[in-house]
Order: sequence, then C-alpha cells, then structure tokens
Amino acid sequence: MSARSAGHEQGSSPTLRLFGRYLRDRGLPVTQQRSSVAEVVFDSEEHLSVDDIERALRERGERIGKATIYRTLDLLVRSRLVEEHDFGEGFKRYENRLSGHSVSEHLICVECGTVTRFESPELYQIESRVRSETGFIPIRRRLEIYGLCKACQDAGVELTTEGLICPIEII
Amino acid sequence: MSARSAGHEQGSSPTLRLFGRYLRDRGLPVTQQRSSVAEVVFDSEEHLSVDDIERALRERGERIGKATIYRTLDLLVRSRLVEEHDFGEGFKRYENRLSGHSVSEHLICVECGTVTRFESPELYQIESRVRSETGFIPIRRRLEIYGLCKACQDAGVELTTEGLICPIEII
DNA sequence: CTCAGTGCAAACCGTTTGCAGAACG
DNA sequence: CGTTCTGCAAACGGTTTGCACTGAG
Repeated sequence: MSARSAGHEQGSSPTLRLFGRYLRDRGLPVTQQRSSVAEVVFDSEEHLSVDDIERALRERGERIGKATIYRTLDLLVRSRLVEEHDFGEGFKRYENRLSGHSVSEHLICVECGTVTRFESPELYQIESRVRSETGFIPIRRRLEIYGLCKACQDAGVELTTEGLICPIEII
Repeated sequence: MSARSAGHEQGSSPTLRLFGRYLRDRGLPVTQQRSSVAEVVFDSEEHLSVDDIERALRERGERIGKATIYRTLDLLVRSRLVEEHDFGEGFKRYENRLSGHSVSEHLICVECGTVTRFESPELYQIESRVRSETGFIPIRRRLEIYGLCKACQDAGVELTTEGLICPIEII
C-alpha cells in the first residue's frame, strides 16, 4: 500500500508471471492489487465467486475494493488465463484455466450444488460434425449436466417430480 | 380486461390447456394474465426474453405488469412446459419445450449473437458413461457451443486473437 | 364472499461506472 | 511527471418483493 512496491511477482508462480507478461505486453501497469487478485485465483483449484476472492484477500490481510477485483478479473478472462462460469446461481465464478484439469465440462448436483469436473472426448466428434454440417466454427463450449450426485443419493434424496408427468396427454 | 372473463383457454392450443390443467391440479386460479403470458410463449418458436414477451403482449393490446410476467414464467418453468435459458446476455430467455424441436443444444455466434438449435445424440453416450463411472444421475443438460456462424464468416469477420497465444511458454 | 393474483413502486443484488486521490513507469 | 489505477459510492439493470386493490372460484 504505502512502500515503493515493485516487489510483487518475483519468485511467484509461472502463471502469475504470465499474467505479468500479458499486462506488460499491453503497456498496462502490474499493480500490487492485480498481482494479489491473480494470485488468489491461480492458487486455487476451485470455482471462485467474487466474494470468495474478496474473503481470501482479506485473510491474507489485503483489503481490495470489489471494483478492482471485477476489473482485474476482466483482464484475467481476456488474457485467457482464467475462465468465467455461470452455474445459474445469480453470480459468476472464476477458475484458473491452467490448473491441470483444463476441462470445462461440469456435473452439477441440483440438490447440494456441488460442481464436479469431468472429461468428454465425445465433444470433439460433436464439434467436428457441427462444423462440417453447418459451417459454424466452434471456439469454446459449455457442457453442464444437472442431476443428483452419488452423495445425495446415498443420503436418501429422491428426485421430486414437479410438473406434469405426461405432457403429451390431452386436456 | 373488464368483461366477466372465464372465457380464455377455450378453443386454444393443447399446450395452453395443459397449463390450465397444471394450475387447476394445484388449486391455482387460471387468470387472464397467466393465459396470455403462456399463450405468447407457446405460440413462439423463439427464445423469448421478458421484454420480448411484454412487447408481444402489448402488440395484442394487453398491458401486463413485469412482475406478473416473471411470476407466470416461474409457474411455466415449474410445470416443465417451458425451459429457461441463460446465454450470458445478462438476462434469461424462455422457450416452449413442446414446440417440436425439443432440443436443448445451441450454437451461439460470438459475433452476431444468433442462436441455432442442433441435435447431438452423442450426449446420450456421455450421460450413460457419466452415470456408470461416477454414479451421478443426469436429469437435464446444457450444451452450448460458442463460435463464428457461417453468415459472419461470409461477411468477412475474423477471429480476433485476444489473450496469450501460448500460455505454456515461460517468463 | 374469500383467498389468491395483479400492478405499482420500492427493494434487491451482482456488477459497472464516475471521479478524486494514489501509484506505476 | 503524465498516464493509468484504485477505492468509494452512486448508478445500473434484471429480477424479486410488499402492499393495497382487483378478480377467480
């Protein structure tokens, strides 16, 4: 905050250095705040909400405004180092794209909300078929399967059948 | 609006009658407004925003409050007759699930925003594999492929490469 | 006639923006 | 030193909610 700074980013993760390069390449300042926000996201394997990030920063003893967090996340997403998710919770989540499991497919439990990653190589077939059949060039995809996770089943949760059972039936 | 009402739903689409049944089964009143909102959604093949629906109602000469539209859409989604979508535009869209093409896979052009439906039977393989490998029971899924549509390519749109080209590279 | 629905406007809440002061290069 | 960033608070926009009034059953 006060000091002459410049000390962040040294001895840090390769990913953080990549972000530094991204900023420098564009003539953008590598600030204390940007480094801190990036570090929190890079150090986690989770899908973090903005509140999660703010909390993690506070635990490190840093108080960074939400506006700055949002602005930094925008840069991180643009740099392609971080991926933005929307699981329909009313807010976005952010994830380190270089954390090893660079998969963007998710199983989402409708009961407990747990998000699990999974891989589906079949997507490549789907995309190449789409491309050849329609001329559409795929860039990125989102596959989310909502359902009931094993843990909730074991806990005895049943699928509540809201809605019409057989909508085709008349009257 | 003024008249003694009760006249809606007669001679209307089977789907609208299904919604009437859904409401009656639960002891909920089948009101003029609910019928109108439902009819607009059932009569369209599109992914409608709340503004689209409000506009369509106004064109029919009906002025229904946004709150009522939201409340009715909630019922329609619960009845499983309508599906809710979020294409990351900052608001939701709603679609008649019984409009023939009951497919929930979409191609979304990042340039012009056009949404096109497509089918991918491969999803069944993916889901049965997920179920047997993890025990997760799939209920519904969302597959969205973002990319460049044929029309935009023909119009000369190029894919702008923002972000780091090779993030694995050092420094 | 009663209970639920409707409409209005205010509340909500995640996100964005304007601006004065602080920091990077 | 000039330009960009930061933080605060206010603005924003889609959605939700409280409440007096209207309408369905």
